[in-house]
Amino acid sequence: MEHQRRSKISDLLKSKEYGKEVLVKGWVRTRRGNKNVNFIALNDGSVVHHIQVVAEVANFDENLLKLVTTGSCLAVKGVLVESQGQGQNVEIQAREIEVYGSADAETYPLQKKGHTLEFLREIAHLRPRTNTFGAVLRIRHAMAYAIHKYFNDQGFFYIHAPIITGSDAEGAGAMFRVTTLDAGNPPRLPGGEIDYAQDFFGKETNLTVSGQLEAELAAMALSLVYTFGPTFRAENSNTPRHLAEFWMIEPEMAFYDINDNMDLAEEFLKYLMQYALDHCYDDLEFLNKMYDNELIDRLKGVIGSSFERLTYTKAVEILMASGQTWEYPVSWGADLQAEHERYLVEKHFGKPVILTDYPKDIKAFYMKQNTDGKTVRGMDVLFPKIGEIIGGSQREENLDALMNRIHEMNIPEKDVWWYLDTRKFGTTPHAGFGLGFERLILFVTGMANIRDVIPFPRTPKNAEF
RNA sequence: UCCUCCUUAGCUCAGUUGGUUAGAGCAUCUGACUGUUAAUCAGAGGGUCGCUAGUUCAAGUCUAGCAGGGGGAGCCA
Repeated sequence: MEHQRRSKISDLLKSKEYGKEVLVKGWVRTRRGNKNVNFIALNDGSVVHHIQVVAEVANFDENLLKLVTTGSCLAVKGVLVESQGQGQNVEIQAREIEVYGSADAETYPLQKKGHTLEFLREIAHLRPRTNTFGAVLRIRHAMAYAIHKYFNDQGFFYIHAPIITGSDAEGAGAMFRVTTLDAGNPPRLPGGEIDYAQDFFGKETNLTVSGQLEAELAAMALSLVYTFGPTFRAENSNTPRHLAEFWMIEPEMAFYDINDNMDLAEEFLKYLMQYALDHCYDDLEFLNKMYDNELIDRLKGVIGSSFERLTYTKAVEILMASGQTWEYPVSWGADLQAEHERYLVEKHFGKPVILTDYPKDIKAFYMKQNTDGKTVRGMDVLFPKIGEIIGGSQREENLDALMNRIHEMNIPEKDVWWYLDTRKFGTTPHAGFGLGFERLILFVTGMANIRDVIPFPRTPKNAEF
């Protein structure tokens, strides 16, 4: 039966070519029936829905049908017909069934009944075969594609930032060391310290925590650029919003100020929400029904809203005047806590919020300093349910001002000489932001735990698979 | 890392003031059933109660430590 072309189930479910001979291949979700007829729900991952294969028992070897278990993989040749039963429009009257691989029913861990997400995490190698993870992975793909499409259409260039970095200057968190030295017996200097001169790169190296500094270098030549790659944080964070390995999108734009930056962030996010609604509606509907009844409304809400923009100082005033009691007190100069951000987004404004002009002492060295001497042109985009989805800023383009901050924050100049060169040679105002890809997927899928929106999550004490 | 909760059959969970042989639903297996929709009906098999110590005549149940997991917090994206 190999000469015929395989039809995707997504296409067949939309087809009206009744009577046509078709070939489908996929994995069995359930088989049920009686001594006369079997119904096989087959899924090939092209769409969340299954196609129903109808097998008249008399037409098949009994031993063959026994191999058609939940989880087994089949090729089915048959005729596409209008369904006689309720629940589906089309089905396949099977003529030939080939079992590529059966799945032992006693030991196959996935049942046709639902499983908890916690259990599925323990079998992450098989969970793509569930409706939930099929939907999440298709949406994840669509968002990755939409990100590239958006930036490409806007004239941005995709920059590949290095994954191994010799700089520790991003200050974005603890790093994973990269080394080829023998951990049990590293070469040592006379004083006892490890001699990294003998390491692969001749110096200490780590996995990147951000591609931003490299993106800035490229923006100083190509004007509009973005990175989209994996980043790594060795923080001992055990929350439903953190991963040790995650993907980040970091656009960087020459000639943009903080307002241009906010405009881009807002338009970009709305584009992605709209793309999901336009291209992943079946999957969103499934997730909306199974996990989060407000998912689709929330996505539409973001698209239809105008993000509230206000300064950190104004936000502090609102919080102090709110009459709320806080676990962490609000005061100018302290970073806002999750409870404060949630109040602003979910209670006070009821829509996404962009906060700007934070105290310089709670933000990174590269942010553009305001003339008040106290604040910097940082911006955080806060979303309902997940909090900070984007963090960005206009960058400090003035060499002297940047040098001052580097000295104040004790960043070794020798580690960032190449970054400083951009301010020495042809500097210009520029801005950018970082979007955590998995945080975006959390929001778009309505899933509650970030471990369920990446195929193989890396978290403290867990690097299985 | 801090606070808190959880860990009993393949999965989801009951399990009384500590007391004989640890239960249910689903799944699996066997059988029944002429089109099912997480099919239905009948029967059967399936357990080192997370691990290690301790208290006790007796521990799934009480205590401590450890491990793993969930939720909240911090760090952040």
